[in-house]
Amino acid sequence: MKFMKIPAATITRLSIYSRALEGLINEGAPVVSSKRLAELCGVNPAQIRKDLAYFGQFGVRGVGYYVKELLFDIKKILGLNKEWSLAIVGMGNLGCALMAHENFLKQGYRFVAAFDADPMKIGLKLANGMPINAVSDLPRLCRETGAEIGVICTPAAVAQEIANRFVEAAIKGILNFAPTQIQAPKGCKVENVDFSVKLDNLAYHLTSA
Amino acid sequence: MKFMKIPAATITRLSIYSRALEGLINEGAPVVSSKRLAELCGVNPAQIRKDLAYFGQFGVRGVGYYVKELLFDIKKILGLNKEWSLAIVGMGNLGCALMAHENFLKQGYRFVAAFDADPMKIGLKLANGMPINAVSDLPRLCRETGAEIGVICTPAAVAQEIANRFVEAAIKGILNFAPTQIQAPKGCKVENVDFSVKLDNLAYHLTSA
DNA sequence: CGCTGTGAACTAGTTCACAGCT
DNA sequence: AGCTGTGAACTAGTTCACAGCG
Repeated sequence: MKFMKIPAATITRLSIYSRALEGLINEGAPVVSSKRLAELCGVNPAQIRKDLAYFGQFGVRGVGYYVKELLFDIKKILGLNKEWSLAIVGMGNLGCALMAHENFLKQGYRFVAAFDADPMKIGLKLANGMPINAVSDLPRLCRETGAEIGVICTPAAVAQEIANRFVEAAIKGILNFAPTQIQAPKGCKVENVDFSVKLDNLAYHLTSA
Repeated sequence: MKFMKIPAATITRLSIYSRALEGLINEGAPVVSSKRLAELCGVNPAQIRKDLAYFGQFGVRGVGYYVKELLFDIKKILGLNKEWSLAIVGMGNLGCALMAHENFLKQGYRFVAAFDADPMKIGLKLANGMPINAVSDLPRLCRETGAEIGVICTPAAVAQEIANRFVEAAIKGILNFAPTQIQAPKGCKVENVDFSVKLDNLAYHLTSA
């Protein structure tokens, strides 16, 4: 397929497809059609074919997609054929829960440094033996540990400040759990995980519909 | 404004506007223009005016929007002029962290029941004194506590099963933290909070760009 | 004069429908 | 025959540009 700008939603869906494919592997299914995969992911079959078409041809006409191959190809497209190193700031309830969450590791994301602003917490060891560091050490430790993605689990009021530190430390991707909109220069991509927004969406739908 | 279907993205943005407005109240700003609010939220000014126009007229020409009034109106639109009751299933690291997260309460969301499938956990008291209940008690306790929104923090493998229980218990909105696509009948709205998808997005952008 | 409210123009994203392989 | 790959048609969402009002 000739060059074309890839919709952001396509990348999100590829990630969803990859999970469905992992499920299919567990069931031992060797092949899947766009129709079946679409059912599992709650999308239109043509959408799946179109999404994949941005990156090449992965299917066999009259047959479908070989599950293992397709999963491998999607993971490669997403850049998941390597391990990614994460640095996390804000070791409150949520931050600690995320570090302990085994899904991250399973998917190839590894925490390599943890930070907090609270002097009482600095030096404490986390469940996995990793120490909590002062935010002032962030640039140095990010460099030393080779952290590539920054995770922000602080209160909203200081999230922008931490983001700035990450940018200084040459971090190119930020996962923001604080309920605020973060500004970052063009070279740094910010993704927000905002569950209060999602709750508000539910509240709206329960109210009006 | 005459009737029109409201884009899902509009609701999400209203939620973001409300946070920015809370920030402006803290700063003591009485009035805000769509231009200024747009900067704070990282969107186009016309977008804000259009989003609001779906619901009525809230501004003063030549002046802007009165911050407090607009926040009140947006909260009312979203259905946040009441308290919402949440039931949560899966009291692992993440589930416990969410319950302890004070932001929820501040925004008007209150946990009224907690569940887990692990028999070892059932009967244990959480930090706030609330007991962990067996999933078999879910329908009864949801009814008794008046839970309106279900929160799923279980492993992906059982998420659909829990969602089905919520639907049986007449829950009309589900916030799903499990990394899987959940099916629910039309009367039940599902919102997914999928941070591995967000991480995959970052991985993709760091890989290709 | 300045800023909102809004139809019109534009852009992006999704779905259709069928050609093209296997 | 069956399912993918894809241009074309359609739908949705965003931005422009200016009329309308304070």
